[in-house]
Amino acid sequence: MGRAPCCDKANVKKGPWSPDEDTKLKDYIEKYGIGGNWIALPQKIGLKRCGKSCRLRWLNYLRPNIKHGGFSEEEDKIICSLYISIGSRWSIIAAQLPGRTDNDIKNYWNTRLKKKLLGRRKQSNARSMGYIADNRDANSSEDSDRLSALSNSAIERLQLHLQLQRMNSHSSFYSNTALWPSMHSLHENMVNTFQLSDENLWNCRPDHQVQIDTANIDPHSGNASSSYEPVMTADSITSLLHEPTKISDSADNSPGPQEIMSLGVEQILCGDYNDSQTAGHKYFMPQENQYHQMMPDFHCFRRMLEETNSWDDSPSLDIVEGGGVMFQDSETGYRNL
DNA sequence: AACAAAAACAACCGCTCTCAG
DNA sequence: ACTGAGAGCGGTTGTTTTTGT
Repeated sequence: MGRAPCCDKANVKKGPWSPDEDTKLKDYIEKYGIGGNWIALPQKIGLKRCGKSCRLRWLNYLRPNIKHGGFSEEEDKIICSLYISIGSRWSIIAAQLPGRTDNDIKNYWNTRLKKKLLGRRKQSNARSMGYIADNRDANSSEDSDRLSALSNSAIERLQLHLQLQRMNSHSSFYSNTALWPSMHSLHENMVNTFQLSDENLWNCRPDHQVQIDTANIDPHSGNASSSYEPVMTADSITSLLHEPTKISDSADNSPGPQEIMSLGVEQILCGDYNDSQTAGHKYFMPQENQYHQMMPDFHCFRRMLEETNSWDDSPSLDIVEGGGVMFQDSETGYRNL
């Protein structure tokens, strides 16, 4: 049995709002406020609309100081940076852009910005994606299910990392970094957005003894307050990258497996995800330079998926907000790889 | 000019979270 | 501690506008 509907679906109007409806809603809210109850509001003002619809209309179009269209380059950068950092948390991203709504940014991303960024490399990325698809076909349905756990959003973010890496690593039409978020601004945005400590975020000491108070991010307040407890060794992470892989993409300069392995992975952050979306999960995040090199390599994720096969119960694994790969072990809470 | 396809925009749906009772 | 109503969010769908043929 499902939840009771918030309104009588048969008697509410759907579709575009008329100027008259807009006026009624705007006038009322400006006079009396929403009164803390969106559900009751349409009845009060004689609108045959669902309360949720009224809320959306007000928040996205009628409230003061809303900007529409005409996204600036600076806004593009911020959206891109934050999307790579935290994924599709549109409300958090919108909070960084005064006058913009989550819906607006979401639409802008899906219809324009994403294509602007990812559409340029369809061919080479298609080859990389093909690697995943091929392995889905070749492996068991269980593996296939796990691979499916890599969300579209995560894959997009991987592609963006590829894109940014290429732009930063060689001169080309795409290498005009003024148009794209450099790692510095990305880093800066993460720090600003989540009030992360700059020192703590990237400068985790190689001895893995450092405790970092940055994890528990409240999407509304932006406060971050729990602790990271690094649990991985450099060797354990390097071992993830041990196998040769098929996806070295020399045509577009993405790093091959040997290149990645030669980087070494010395400094890894690990910790709990304590926010409401990811409670109980663990993740690790390579340091900045390794992060850039590792994220584009799907082999890394495949290897980790294989690792999870030996886990009991049903550990989950995903690319996560903030970067890195998240995994869950129902028994111990985390697992050293 | 007419039509189709693609892009852009607006709104809805269903889920989770929060918090008062 | 539990429950349920309302708020908020992100994904998706529907509609309109623009562009290409």
